[in-house]
Amino acid sequence: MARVAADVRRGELVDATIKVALAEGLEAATVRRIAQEAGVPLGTVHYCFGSKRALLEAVVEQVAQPDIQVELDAGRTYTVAEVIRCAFRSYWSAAGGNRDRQRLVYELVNHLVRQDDPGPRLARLIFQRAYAAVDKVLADQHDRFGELPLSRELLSRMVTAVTDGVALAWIADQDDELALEVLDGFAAVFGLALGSFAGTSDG
Amino acid sequence: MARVAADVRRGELVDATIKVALAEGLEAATVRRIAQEAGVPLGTVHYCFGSKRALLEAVVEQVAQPDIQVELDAGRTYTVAEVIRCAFRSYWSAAGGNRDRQRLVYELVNHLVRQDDPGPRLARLIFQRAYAAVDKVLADQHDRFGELPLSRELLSRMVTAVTDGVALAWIADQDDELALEVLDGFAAVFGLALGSFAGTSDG
DNA sequence: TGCAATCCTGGTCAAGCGTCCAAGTAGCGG
DNA sequence: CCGCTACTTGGACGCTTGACCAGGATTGCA
Repeated sequence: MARVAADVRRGELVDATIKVALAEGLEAATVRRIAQEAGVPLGTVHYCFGSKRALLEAVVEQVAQPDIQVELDAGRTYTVAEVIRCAFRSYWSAAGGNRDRQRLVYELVNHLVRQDDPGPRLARLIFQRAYAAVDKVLADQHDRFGELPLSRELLSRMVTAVTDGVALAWIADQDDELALEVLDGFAAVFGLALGSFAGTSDG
Repeated sequence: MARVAADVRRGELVDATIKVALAEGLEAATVRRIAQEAGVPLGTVHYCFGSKRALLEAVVEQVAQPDIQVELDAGRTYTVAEVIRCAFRSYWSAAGGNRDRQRLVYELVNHLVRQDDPGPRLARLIFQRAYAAVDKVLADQHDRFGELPLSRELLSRMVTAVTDGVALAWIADQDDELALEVLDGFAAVFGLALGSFAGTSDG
């Protein structure tokens, strides 16, 4: 096999790990399975990462927290609920499948917190990234939302909890339409709650 | 060892499984570990359950979904937000630790859905039970809430998503105060959204 | 007492796991 | 071409896991 620098090979192995874990679960992502997916022998995995644990830690660093795209028509006026709904739907349907990614995240977190350092710290890092992504949307939509009744930090946690909770239910029932319906319900509730203040600031 | 009927022994083994899984995680709940916890030899576990899988399926049947207690002072008037807040706090602090149980539930669900039948069906059963518990509270508080802007079924799913999402964050950060703060935030948001309708019906 | 049913027991087995490693090989620079 | 560094490779190793099982022991009934 053609040689590649270990750094490059590491990236390939991390990608293979994510691919296997997404498709088959973290439990099934054995070193052998990952090696197979990457098309390298077992020893290569161990050459590039001293241990499986190191590989999983690298996976955490690599698993991207995608930005939440909010695509709105420029000439149209949106209510707060509509913006939130758009954000939730965009999140749910994002390319690469955010709900699948969410599931992997859950599995990683649950595994990591029971490990020694830096496991628990990495688990928290995963959540910090999620909060930051939500916070960015809140900041971007500041003009539209105006003064919020709850801190942006708290709202970021709340929104993250929503998407996490909905993704968990999806793990059990695999029902995308139902998930979107629940997210719409949250958009409506958040819209009512936040919109009542946004309306005030617009009035 | 004194003999007990297999049915009784099965109950003991299920209890031992839950105990180990709660304390150490489902991953650590090997047949040997469970046998040790129950104080029986390995073969006894296999005598009572043909396989580990059968044991886990029995665990699902046994893991209770506790009712959500809403304790309100009889002589006092509560807003919708206050009732919801009370329910969330009660849920979080319930004896036996609902957040710990929640974690076990996630582990079971995530494991079961990748198994053959009846795994996926049992995973859905777990969620159905959670929705039913929330629905019961909504029904009990019908006089206070009045007509709701969203169906009770949808609200049940939304509330379950909230508690699930908050419990997930807790797995990573183990911060009870923060979790309660987030739940309070949801109570406020739900209160504002639902209360605007409850206020109408009271007006 | 004898028998049948059922539970208990202390292993054993095969498969799979992560880890380890010695030998081989590729690529680069002198 | 040679030496060195770094990557590749095909195992082997020790341990763990769930499953399996033959024999023993207990209990209840005829």
